[in-house]
Amino acid sequence: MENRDIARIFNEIADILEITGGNPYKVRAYSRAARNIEDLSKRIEDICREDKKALREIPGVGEAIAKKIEEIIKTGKLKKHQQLLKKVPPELLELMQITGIGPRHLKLLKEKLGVKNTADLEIVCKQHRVQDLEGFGEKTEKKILDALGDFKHSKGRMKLDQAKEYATSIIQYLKEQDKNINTVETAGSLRRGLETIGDLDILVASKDSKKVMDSFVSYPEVKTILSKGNTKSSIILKSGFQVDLRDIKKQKLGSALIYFTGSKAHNIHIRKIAKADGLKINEYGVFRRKKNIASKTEEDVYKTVGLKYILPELREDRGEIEAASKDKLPNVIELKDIKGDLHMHTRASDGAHTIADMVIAASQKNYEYVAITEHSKGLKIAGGLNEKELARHIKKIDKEDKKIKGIRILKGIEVDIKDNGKLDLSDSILKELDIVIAAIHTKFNMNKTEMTERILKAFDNKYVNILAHPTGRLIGKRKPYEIDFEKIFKVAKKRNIMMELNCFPNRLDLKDIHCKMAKDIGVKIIISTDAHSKQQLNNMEYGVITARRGWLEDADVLNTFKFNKFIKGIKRT
DNA sequence: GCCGTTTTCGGCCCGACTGTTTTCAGTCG
Repeated sequence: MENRDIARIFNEIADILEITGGNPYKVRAYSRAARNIEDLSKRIEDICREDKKALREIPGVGEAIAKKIEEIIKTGKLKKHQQLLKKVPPELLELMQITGIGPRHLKLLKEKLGVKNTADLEIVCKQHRVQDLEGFGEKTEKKILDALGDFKHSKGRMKLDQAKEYATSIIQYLKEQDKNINTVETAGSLRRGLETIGDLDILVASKDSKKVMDSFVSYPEVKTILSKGNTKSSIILKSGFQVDLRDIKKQKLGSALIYFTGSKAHNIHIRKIAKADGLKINEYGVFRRKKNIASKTEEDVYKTVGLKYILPELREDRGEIEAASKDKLPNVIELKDIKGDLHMHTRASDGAHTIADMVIAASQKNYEYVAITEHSKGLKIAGGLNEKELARHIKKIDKEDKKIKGIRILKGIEVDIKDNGKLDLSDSILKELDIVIAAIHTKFNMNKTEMTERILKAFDNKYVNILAHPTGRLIGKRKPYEIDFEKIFKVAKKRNIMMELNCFPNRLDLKDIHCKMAKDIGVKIIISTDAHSKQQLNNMEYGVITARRGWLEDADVLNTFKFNKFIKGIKRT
């Protein structure tokens, strides 16, 4: 039983209680517990086995929920959950995802019209039976029907790079429409650098709020206008994604940015602290009674509640508020700290460019070193190299290294870890290389024990330096394979093997919480683009933002080290 | 259901927009 499965059970309990009119604070308690369980870097099953009392140390987990967790781990399910599901089955719960339908509406739809799923809902809307319900009307009925269509065609969440593109285009458009706009900022999960983004939040400080709202809703890519007001409007793009725009006064930018950047849990936590001091925080500022005492910058707002400035990437209520109050926030890495990119492909396997193309592009980023790392022979579809081909490639790399000045080129490989944990190339050629990255590209469906053993077996090879994309996930496409992170990290630390943080926007692997876990155990991370073209070297920014979300500092990331220190640091033990 | 340098009981974050209303509930973020 994984943490996310346990979290799902509590989330469903929260939803059902909300629909059935349970105590709203109880609802909140369940969803808070669920969120904190999902965020844990340690498996809850392990925590429970070692010391049951430790469950209570998880924020939001008290006596009752701790008992329920024990029951889930012991029996694989929860009686209370099963009973509640009889009242509100999962396909009815799903309707809560539809924009405009909340617990109240759903309750009425179920009780008065017997709606059980999306199909039922569509029928009763088309029969115009919804508009007669108390509190509903013609417009609401039409809205639900439209939202139902959007829901069915919804594309889920955007990847980080995609979200950034959409946001950049909209911002550029808004600035072209109104030259008097002072400031345009992205907020929300995009600013926090989440791996996927549900919708975009944009803040503007304009002189003419009507004008900016008008131009926003007439953006050419708009499919539906959800709402339009003086200070706030929401639209759905043709691509299916929602964008919210807020117009705010420039002198209130700080409090607005905090409010709209979130996360929700982070904001609730700081408002709670404020309240304990007799203060109130909203998007317009910090208030003592009616007096606005801070709003202009984010620093000002944090200061009023006794906190140091907290970077957006850290705002998840995962301990950053406690750290800020003690001035113990991490000094997280920045893009400019990266001194080399150690995972990239060229035409020799499945890349688009030559060695020289890649290296020159990398040197324009002021890197001190790069590694060229093709695939190995087992990965035929990607043009993997065998021992003979790799030997020739090594010579080519050496030649380019002599030719291209100002940057060091390391000879590397991304060698496949076979099903049995052995590597796909012989030691006699691996020993000729500066960097060996081991990776799994086949047979993803092994169970957790088998997969962990497979990786640990690969670590037995004394030439392995880095484990690439450690969980193999492709966001929205392929689940991560299950591995025992703690075991792998501990062995890796002992043998001085690094974990990769792969920068591909659909990988971002390791993910943020696992970066933090690696840091706590003491394993070093290497942030690499895995670029298959010159342009993809730019993906470094997505890896760095993920590393920041994982609280990583320069000392935790080996490729922030200068060349000599890096070479010493990568030596196997 | 959780939680406590005010509290082991009584609180629990805050505001905009919409639609259906005659003053506000529901939804959303």
